[in-house]
Amino acid sequence: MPIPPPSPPPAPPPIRRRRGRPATSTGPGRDDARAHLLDVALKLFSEQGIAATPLSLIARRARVTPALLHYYFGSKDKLVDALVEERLQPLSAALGRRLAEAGPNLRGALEAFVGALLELLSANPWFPQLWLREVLNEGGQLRQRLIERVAPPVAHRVRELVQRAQAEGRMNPDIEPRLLLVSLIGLTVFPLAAQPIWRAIFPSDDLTTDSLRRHVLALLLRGLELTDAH
Amino acid sequence: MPIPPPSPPPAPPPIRRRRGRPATSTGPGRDDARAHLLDVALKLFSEQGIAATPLSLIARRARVTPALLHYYFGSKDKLVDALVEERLQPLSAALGRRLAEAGPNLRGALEAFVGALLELLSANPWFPQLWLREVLNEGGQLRQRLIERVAPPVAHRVRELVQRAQAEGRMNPDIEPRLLLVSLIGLTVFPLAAQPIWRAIFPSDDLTTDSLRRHVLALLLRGLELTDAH
DNA sequence: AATTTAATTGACTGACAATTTAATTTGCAA
DNA sequence: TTGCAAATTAAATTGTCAGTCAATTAAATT
Repeated sequence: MPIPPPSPPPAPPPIRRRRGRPATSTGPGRDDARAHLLDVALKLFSEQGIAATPLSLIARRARVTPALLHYYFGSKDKLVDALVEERLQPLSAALGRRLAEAGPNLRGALEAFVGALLELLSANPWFPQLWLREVLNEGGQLRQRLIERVAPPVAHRVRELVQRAQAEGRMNPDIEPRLLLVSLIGLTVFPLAAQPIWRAIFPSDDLTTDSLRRHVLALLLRGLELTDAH
Repeated sequence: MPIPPPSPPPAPPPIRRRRGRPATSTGPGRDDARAHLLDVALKLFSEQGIAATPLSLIARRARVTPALLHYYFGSKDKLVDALVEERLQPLSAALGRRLAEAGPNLRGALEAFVGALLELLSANPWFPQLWLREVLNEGGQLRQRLIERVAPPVAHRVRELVQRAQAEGRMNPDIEPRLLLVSLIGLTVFPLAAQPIWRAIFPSDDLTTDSLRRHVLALLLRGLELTDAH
């Protein structure tokens, strides 16, 4: 028996608006149509993937016609460009800066960074999904920029910090300096993107972003602290 | 200047084969057409995503017509089913067995499990990409199957193991039992999927899957072992 | 040999998505 | 007030994709 399709967001009833420029009403969301379209697109893209989201769906959700999307953005590709440029990049860049600021006190820096990261991500719930998809996607818009601009300084900074700490005997020497950043992301961005899944498997309310923060910091700072059974 | 689109896999020139059942040639790949189609589909799906890969592309790559895909699989959905059934399930079943074998010695079990996981993943490089792409997003074809079948037993087993170990004082009590599996995946599957990225940033050969294994185990078993600067 | 079964393509269909064009309506500046 | 620019839709266009079907060729079976 085929698995019932996980019913994609139900389409709101089609609305009728008269042709032509609408009277300037001060209804909510009506003030900046373009920004509103970006919001709606961002939400749907992160939920269903870019390719799987037709412009017509975005349009319906925003109570406009697909033609308006073309009026504002020119094409679907350019809509994605605009999203990356105007929504993803700033956050991604902010994150990079946060890491680059890491002071000499590694423990404090780590706590601050993980905290800030998780805060930022849960304030922008669409970010992890879209970021992962765009970055991991061979043809992804963000990927190029990440590889060329954002990641290298951060990655090298982290490597240096780890190397120095190891040289001074202040850090587990088995940690691979070049891999710590990847681990950091895998322990934060990835779990947030996967949140709907583990929420479905452990349906309880007490599994918050804060649990995740404590868990990740515990893992990083002390590991599992395994002791063999007596 | 816009980044040049990292040209998606170039389409091989369309081939001409006579209509009708072909003479049995012993050319490579010609022996089991069905299996070959599965291979090609798997590769493309993991590179571009399932929704973004038209049957016509799979067909062109395999030097056949789309109609043949329907002949063998009936529909695109059923092609995905076949892939899951015949390629993914065996892998995850093998992993599940590995976990089930986990003896009372948690440290050894963890080492064995992470080792087996990484080995499996790097022997099947398409897995991490495909898994992330299709599992992580709402409309993903594999997501339902994972949530309903594969994940729950494993997730609950891991939670139990952690809880028991914590109750007996054999494990860091700050670890959240329900989140350890997610962390485990974030530390293994994600880095492998992101491999092309960190390879681009640290272009050296000595960063192997084995480095990753040691790094991950170090992190899990002992954490960073940070000491503040004196 | 004759007949059935398997494998394969070419041509076709229906749905739907992206994009274009031509109205239409309103705001605003001269 | 008149006229141009902005914002919006309706309708048409074009393209692509999944899926169907009949025709064709070769293999297997009788």
